[in-house]
Amino acid sequence: MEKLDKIDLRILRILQTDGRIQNIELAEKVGLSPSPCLRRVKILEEAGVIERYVALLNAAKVGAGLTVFVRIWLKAQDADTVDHFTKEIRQLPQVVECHLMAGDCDFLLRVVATDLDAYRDFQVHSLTRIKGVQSVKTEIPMQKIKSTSELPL
Amino acid sequence: MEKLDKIDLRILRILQTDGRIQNIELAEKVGLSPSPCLRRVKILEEAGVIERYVALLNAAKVGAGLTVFVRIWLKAQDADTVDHFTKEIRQLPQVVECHLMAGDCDFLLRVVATDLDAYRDFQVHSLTRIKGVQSVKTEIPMQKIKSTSELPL
DNA sequence: GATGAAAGCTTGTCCTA
DNA sequence: TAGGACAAGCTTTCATC
Repeated sequence: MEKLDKIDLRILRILQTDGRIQNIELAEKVGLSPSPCLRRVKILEEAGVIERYVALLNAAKVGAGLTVFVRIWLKAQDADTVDHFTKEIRQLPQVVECHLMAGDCDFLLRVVATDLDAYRDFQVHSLTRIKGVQSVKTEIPMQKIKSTSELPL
Repeated sequence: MEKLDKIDLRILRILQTDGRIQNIELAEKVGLSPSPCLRRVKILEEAGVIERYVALLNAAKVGAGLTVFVRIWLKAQDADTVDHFTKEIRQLPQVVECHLMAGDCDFLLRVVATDLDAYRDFQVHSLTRIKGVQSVKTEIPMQKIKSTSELPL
């Protein structure tokens, strides 16, 4: 993929806010006719600039209203321990984000749950049962100030 | 909105992985004909269970390849200080997530940038210039293990 | 990048269980 | 109360300019 020009960026900005916009309307907004507009979208998709289209749900309304950040320290940092941990984490649907960190802790997770009870259950029965986990520190947000899937362009 | 039944959940699961699936195909997958399927989707949208449809971009390919977590402590925690800070944060497109925290720090942010240089620039020129910011601690992920917009259903 | 045409989808109405 | 059938009107999408 060569460089993104102004029209590509405009297309991406719009698709980031409305992934279901009709091509005909998108074309109008970026100042093209439908064919070349669709051609550009397809190119952006094939180049992997657009990774996927998804519906975003209201977390509270589907029983995932609580977000928790979890810091995790492993007993060791060798490849086996880390690989095993990451493999297990990827299987857990409550873990929506997981990063291997430089510095203080080993991993930083974002976990969703219905409420604190459900989270405690998850921590006791799933998270801390993974082999190699030494300690876990939970951090709880009181208010979500901002959360977006839109990347700056 | 009454309770979500099995078919609703199936619809939501599918739309979370493919927000652009055609109604006709969605209907087939959930075992309905197109009309009642579309009717359910519309109800889910109107009830706010489905909040929006978006395109997810490849962060690296649009110059947002670096994710950074930032902990922030304010000089005070009164309403004015906090409100001013949150208002400013919402304006910054590099901040894709911001939570008011219980406990240690005041805010936890997720920030995207092109590279460390760009992030330093952001921290020096935007973040720490916001009135009321006392200190900032940056945490850098070395590897993204998992990141999804799919909520467990 | 635009035009035009064929194929297929969306979506509303009405009917049925 | 919910699903199914059908049809009109659009969109998508591709070949051609």
